[in-house]
Amino acid sequence: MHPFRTHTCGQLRKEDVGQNVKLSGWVHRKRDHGGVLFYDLRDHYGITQIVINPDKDFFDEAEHLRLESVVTVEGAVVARDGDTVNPDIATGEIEIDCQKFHVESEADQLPFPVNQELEYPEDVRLANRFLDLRKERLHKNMLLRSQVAQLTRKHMTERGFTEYHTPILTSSSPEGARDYLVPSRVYPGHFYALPQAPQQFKQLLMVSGFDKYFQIAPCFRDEDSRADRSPGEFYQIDVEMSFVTQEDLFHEIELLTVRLFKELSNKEINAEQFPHIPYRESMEKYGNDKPDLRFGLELIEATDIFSNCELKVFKSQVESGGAVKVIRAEGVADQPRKFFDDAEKFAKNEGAKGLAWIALREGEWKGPIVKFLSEEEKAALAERTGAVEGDALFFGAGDRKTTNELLGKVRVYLGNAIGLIDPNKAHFCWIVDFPMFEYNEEEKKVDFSHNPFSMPQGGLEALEKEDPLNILAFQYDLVCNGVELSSGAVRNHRPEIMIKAFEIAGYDEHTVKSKFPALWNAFHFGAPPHAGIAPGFDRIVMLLADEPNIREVIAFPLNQRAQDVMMNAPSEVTEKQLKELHLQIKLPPKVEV
RNA sequence: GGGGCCGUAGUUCAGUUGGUUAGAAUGCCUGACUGUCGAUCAGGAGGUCGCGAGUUCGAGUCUCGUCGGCCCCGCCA
Repeated sequence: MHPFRTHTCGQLRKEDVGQNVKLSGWVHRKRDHGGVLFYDLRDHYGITQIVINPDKDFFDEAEHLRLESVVTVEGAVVARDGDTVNPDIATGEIEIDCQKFHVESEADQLPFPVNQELEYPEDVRLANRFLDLRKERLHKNMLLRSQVAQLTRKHMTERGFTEYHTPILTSSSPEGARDYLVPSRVYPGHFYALPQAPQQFKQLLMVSGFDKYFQIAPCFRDEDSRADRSPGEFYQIDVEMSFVTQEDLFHEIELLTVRLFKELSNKEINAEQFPHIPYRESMEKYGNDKPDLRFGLELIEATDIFSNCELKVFKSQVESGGAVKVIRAEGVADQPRKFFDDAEKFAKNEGAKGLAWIALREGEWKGPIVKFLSEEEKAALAERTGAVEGDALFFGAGDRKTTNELLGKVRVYLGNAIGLIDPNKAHFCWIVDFPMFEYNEEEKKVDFSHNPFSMPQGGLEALEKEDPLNILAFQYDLVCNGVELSSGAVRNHRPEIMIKAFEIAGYDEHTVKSKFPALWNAFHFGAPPHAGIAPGFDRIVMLLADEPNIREVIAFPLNQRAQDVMMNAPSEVTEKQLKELHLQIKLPPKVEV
């Protein structure tokens, strides 16, 4: 017989009754009746009940063994009687009559229980990640993560893509986030950088003639974390294709995304071909470039309605070139006053001066600003918004950009507060037509708004003739449920267009050559038109798993301050290591108290 | 770098206008119990109320500072 097991803890059924079996696993739970002791023995595959009778010489040891100890048991598979069957577990019709019992590894007192899904402080969880990962929630998330990777590889390969590896030790990139640097021993004072993304390598692979690239690629960025942004490192499903249009690429990504969500979740998808929303429309309708399309509450233009309004805050904004926007929330007019006060509190917390509102209730328009509105304005509002008895309107007024962004946040707040957000939906869209350039207020100059490698719409001609701030790029984002899943672009593979684009952003030809020498050179020897995208792998798993925080789908994440409290990283290194790397540590001066 | 919220038993939390010996649940330890499946029952241990200073006759509670955690802004081509 195998020293550890003949079966797993999730395997045995009624048909196995009578067999002598051996199981190994963790003591998940104990029920001690003095005269009989039940163990729930758990492994990766499931839970099986072990029955230990007091005539056994190991009874006392088994009775006092702590939960989460690892044991090996041997005995006969026995059928359970009618009312002792446990329908909640797959092995609930049988149990093991334990004849032999061996403790493989004893557990100390646990920092938190493994057999229940309660909330525990994250620092304690992270310091004991190996225990946390035993729990059902994280264990399931890791399996799901593996399935996402597996299905992605299967699907992409079936679609004719090839997976490549690109370097981890590479050069520091001149744009973007801060790099993680790795000192060179051989070249004193020189550093490698960990890639922020394999951006240039995948484009070079296209120039190398490989046509369809993908990689589940590790990316490293030294930036502060967010709930949906892992500090330090994360993975992207990196994709690049030659001789394709933006639409061709969208089609490929739609196929992959729809398959992942259909096979690995029960979520209702809005469409197999995702709607396209131009960037500017998204900003006007949703107040951001990552709209949650699971609910309405769009921002409605009302600036023109209030051009001559008695309400000074509205009128003055209109006169100074600002905007008034309104959100119609259906059926909330009879919410208590607190609902409206809380919404205003939220808006103020986000930097608004206030949040005007009107409730259409009992045949009247009610709310603090109603008395300033004329009958014509009310009529225009009713027509524009479609508001009827029972609805409420929320107003934002001010500088157009700020107002859109603020009401965008109010929109999501209201969606949550009213309960319009269905977690069982996955609603996707493409945000397209991002501006190529934007005005940098701080430096008083025109800058690239996204990726400098994007192809401007209209090509060289547009760059030469149009106002840079009106030029759009073949730059797009994939958005799901208010989460930016991915960013991509049709690349600029024409050196002369690159030069012109960089010139507009204030860089000369020399800068382009010296900043991106590899791409610059490569594009002079026959470069195919190509386009790509890089969906965030961890974020997809997050959405599929319904997890609010990206750390819940990463086996060993860094904490918010980019530390690994379990492995003690980052940590100091020895003098010898520093010397070999020609490094000297100069700590920042301590702040005097 | 900035803002918000939070720090009370191993853990999750309660703790009144500042007032006697800081509570509950769960976990832990001991004991009882032959059919449970979050077993049950009885008993016990477990706290520098994050840390420091201040106000006060008296601080878990009020004030200031500080440290830590999470969330957000900045940042993320």
